[in-house]
Amino acid sequence: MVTEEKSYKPQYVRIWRTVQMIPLGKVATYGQIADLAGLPGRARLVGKALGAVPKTGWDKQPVPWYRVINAQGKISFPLNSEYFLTQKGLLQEEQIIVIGAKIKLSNFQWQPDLSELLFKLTY
DNA sequence: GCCCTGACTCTCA
DNA sequence: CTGAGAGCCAGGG
Repeated sequence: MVTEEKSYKPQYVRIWRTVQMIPLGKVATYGQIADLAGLPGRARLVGKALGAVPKTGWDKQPVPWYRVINAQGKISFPLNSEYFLTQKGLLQEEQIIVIGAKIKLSNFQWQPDLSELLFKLTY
């Protein structure tokens, strides 16, 4: 099925796959992705993996890195930095409300469906 | 191997 | 709500 996936770090691949499951208009936290990817306690690794997504696109599917924010419900880039503004813009395009750097997790956090997870995450 | 650096998180003040 | 401190762990030098 997927051909050149092996050259990437398996942990990164798991993280990317998990991030691809975040539905449009929703966000997830780094810790949440780490847990779902089977890497509990490694939120920082998630940040690293997202920074390492091949720009050309991986697996011919986009990895919506911008849907991942920190546990405080905020964008993790310095306020008004280039990446910050890019991320904020992309989120707003999906009707996600961002005030300053903050997003209301109670409204926009992804709540994965258990049966969907079991079906897709076959490690 | 040791040391330092994070797109992190939790706890406590 | 904000900030400091400690714990965290993969990567890179």
